[in-house]
Amino acid sequence: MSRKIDPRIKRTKRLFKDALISLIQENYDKSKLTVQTIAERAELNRATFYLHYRDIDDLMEQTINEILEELHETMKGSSEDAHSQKGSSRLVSFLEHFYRNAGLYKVMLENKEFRKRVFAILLDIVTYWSDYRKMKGRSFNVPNEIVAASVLGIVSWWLEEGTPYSPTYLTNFIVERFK
Amino acid sequence: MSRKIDPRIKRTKRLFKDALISLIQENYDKSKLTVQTIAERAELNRATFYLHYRDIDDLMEQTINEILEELHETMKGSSEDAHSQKGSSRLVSFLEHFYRNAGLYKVMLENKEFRKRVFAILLDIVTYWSDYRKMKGRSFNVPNEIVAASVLGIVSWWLEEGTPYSPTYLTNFIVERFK
DNA sequence: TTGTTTAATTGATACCGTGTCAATAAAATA
DNA sequence: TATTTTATTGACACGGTATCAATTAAACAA
Repeated sequence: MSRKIDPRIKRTKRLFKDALISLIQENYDKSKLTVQTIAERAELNRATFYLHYRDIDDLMEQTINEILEELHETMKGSSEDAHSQKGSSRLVSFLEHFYRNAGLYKVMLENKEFRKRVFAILLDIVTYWSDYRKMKGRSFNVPNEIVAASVLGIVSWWLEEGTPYSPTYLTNFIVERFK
Repeated sequence: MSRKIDPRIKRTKRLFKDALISLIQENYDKSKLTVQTIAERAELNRATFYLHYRDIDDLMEQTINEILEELHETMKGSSEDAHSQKGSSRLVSFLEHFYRNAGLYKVMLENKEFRKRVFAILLDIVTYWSDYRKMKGRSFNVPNEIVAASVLGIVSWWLEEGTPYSPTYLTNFIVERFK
């Protein structure tokens, strides 16, 4: 029963994840992404890959988990700051995180599983926001799911277009639509 | 200069497209979709595939074109019917077409190119709708692109959830958000 | 520091899908 | 019916996958 993780494993997994992310951000054709290419980029042996991952989907899944953990961390901070009184403040920090990592998220959002996870986070944000409005007697007149789906659509488009608006400006547009 | 298309070509291409669509609708893992499998399903020889298509993406592209032509045909009809006075009537016939072919569209919308094309159609609908509202002095307060992206997000979610609302009911939700 | 344990590398392997080809069979056309 | 075009067949080289045993390298514990 080893208490600490072998630093070699930690390093290797980090190198593979970084390799995947860098290839994704270069808009490397996803259908042509091979274990070979990833191993080359990571400067590790191809066989080493199989010591840690079943296949590329497995690596992808673990990488997604890591990225979303980071997103959660970012969001956690924002719900404690001064703006947290406004219902839409969490949306701003959500968008800011996407803005900072636009190249990555743009491609990652093509992944169905990733989209589902992001949708769940958005639904959380919308529900929080909805409760805030309910408190003020200004409930949404559509289900939270539809609001969340709508926001996800807008965010996808925003990334696809190269983030043409700032996170706060985009938030205004989104909020505007729910007046 | 042959005036008519050889019926064998027509038949072969139809068989390949039908095979692709049936595999897609069975939710066949897209990353595992091979020319072999498609040819087997079409009950044609694998080499025949290469007489008509460069690769699977090529077949996909041609299939997408065919499906979207059908969508355009459906929409064309609706802009001439009695409801065409209302700005949102085209949206209803759009959603009805998606409702009828939900299994197919649900998966097809994962394709980036397909999504782009559907977005363009939605932008068209929204622009038409927006002009109608402008005429009545009730302009949207957000860019048409954002409205279209929002609707695309809602439609994707709606298909993903197994079309929980009827096309007209969903239209009400969407329209509701722009009062 | 040394011996033990664990991880990474290397070279080999069988397997599967790709894309292309020449030869042949089958169907359409005039 | 003769000619043209399409589809089939079996073969091929190529490249990526997933796994293996043997070896080298790094980490850990005493």
